[in-house]
Amino acid sequence: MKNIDESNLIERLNSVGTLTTVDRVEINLRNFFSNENLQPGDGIPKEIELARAMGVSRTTIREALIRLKLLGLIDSRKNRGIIITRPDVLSNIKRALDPQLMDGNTMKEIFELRLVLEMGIADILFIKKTEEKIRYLEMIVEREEKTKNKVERLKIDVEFHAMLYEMSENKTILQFQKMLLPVFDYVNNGLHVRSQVKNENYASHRVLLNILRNGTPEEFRIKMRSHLMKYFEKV
Amino acid sequence: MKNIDESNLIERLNSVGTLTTVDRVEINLRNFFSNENLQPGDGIPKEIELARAMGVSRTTIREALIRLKLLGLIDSRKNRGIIITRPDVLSNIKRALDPQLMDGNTMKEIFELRLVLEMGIADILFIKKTEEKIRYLEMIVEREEKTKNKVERLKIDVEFHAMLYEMSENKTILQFQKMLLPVFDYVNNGLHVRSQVKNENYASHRVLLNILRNGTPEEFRIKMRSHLMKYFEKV
DNA sequence: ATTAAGTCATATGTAAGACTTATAAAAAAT
DNA sequence: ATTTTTTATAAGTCTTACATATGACTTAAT
Repeated sequence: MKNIDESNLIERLNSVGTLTTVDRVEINLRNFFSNENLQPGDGIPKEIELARAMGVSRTTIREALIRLKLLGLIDSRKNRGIIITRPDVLSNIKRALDPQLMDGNTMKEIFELRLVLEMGIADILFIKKTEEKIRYLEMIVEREEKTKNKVERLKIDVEFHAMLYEMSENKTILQFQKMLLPVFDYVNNGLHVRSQVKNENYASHRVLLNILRNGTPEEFRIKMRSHLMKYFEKV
Repeated sequence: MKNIDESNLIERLNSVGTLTTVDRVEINLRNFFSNENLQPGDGIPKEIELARAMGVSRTTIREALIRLKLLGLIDSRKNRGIIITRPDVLSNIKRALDPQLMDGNTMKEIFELRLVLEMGIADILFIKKTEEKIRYLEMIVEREEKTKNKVERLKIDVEFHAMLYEMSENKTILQFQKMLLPVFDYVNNGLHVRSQVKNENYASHRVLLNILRNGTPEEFRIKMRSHLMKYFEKV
């Protein structure tokens, strides 16, 4: 009983009690944005005006603005003022995903997430595929097959997978991939020595491309899984 | 030609040229963290010391710290100082995903991302499924079938899908789902009127559960697609 | 001796004002 | 008309001062 009361208290304190001035200002600003129905590109009052309007110091306003800026909701330039931006949802988070500061388990989970994405994306790819895009993939694969240089091959590998995300024509998904890329890269570079252990039923990019041309989403998924599994054992 | 040069310029300016003092401080701090090999829970020097050490004002240091705090890399408490925290990668981004400030296209894209995730997750589910988890899903579905209340059914719907993510036993993926949840919710609540248009080959939760019991990942994917398609037309 | 209440020092949080710098827009020069 | 120079402006940075929460320490009470 006592425990429940206590946790409730903590809950309340965390959600309301310790709400700092900046927190309130941030909420006010967000409400202001959505109430005024501001569009990307629109400007908002300058820092001093906001500070006066909300009865806080410029320091406090700035801190709230810094948060919103980091979240990609606004952008600020000297003299120009502050403008609303289309929330660049995911691209900013990239900065939090520093592989160097990440523990092994999280990295494994992110890699699993990649597997989920690249298998789940199959249907969309078969819907959105065009002759032009396939040709572009073909070029990438040909370049890969000509190259012996390991570093170069790694770069092309990244290119191939990035192109798949791009083919989805979904900017959010593409951004998401870009955000996770440093993590994949880290895995690749750090451990590409063991990748010599060639798996017999490993699917090359060429195989994936051919399926994309004449196969089915399900075939694509199966091959993609075995393709990515190669890396999976590294993590 | 001119366009390319221009975009390159912007790219460079954004990434290097207009590197502000705070940007440099932020980079320094990150390097400091990874060089010192700091573990979650460890403390770092206080603001004034950091300011003196880097030769900038406390204001500037604070701004950099605010960013890192928002990214979940550190946490600060009065008097206690600043401590390293395990980057809670995704949970912070939630704040950027305010459906009210989101344009229709982005919402559509996020919903597509959900489709990708819930189809791509199928293989993992079949690997990680246990008797206990299946029973739990069974309970959810039974509750759903008994309920007529629309609001209640929506709540249970969310529960069912959340449970799937949980079954993946991947904390990162689960966090990601929680982050996107407000967006799904917004779609559901805002437009659940039209959902009366019953699609003939719509797959219920019951169907999905049965497949999870005795079917294959591929069957699961097919049904999941038709299941989510119901909502898709809303966006 | 152990627990509760009170105080004190400390580091972050907030405020206020001055100065610096980038830049958009206006003015001057080509 | 186009380029260059000035100028006003608003964000970026600095300094100083004060407020507030909290861990650590001291004291009082059972």
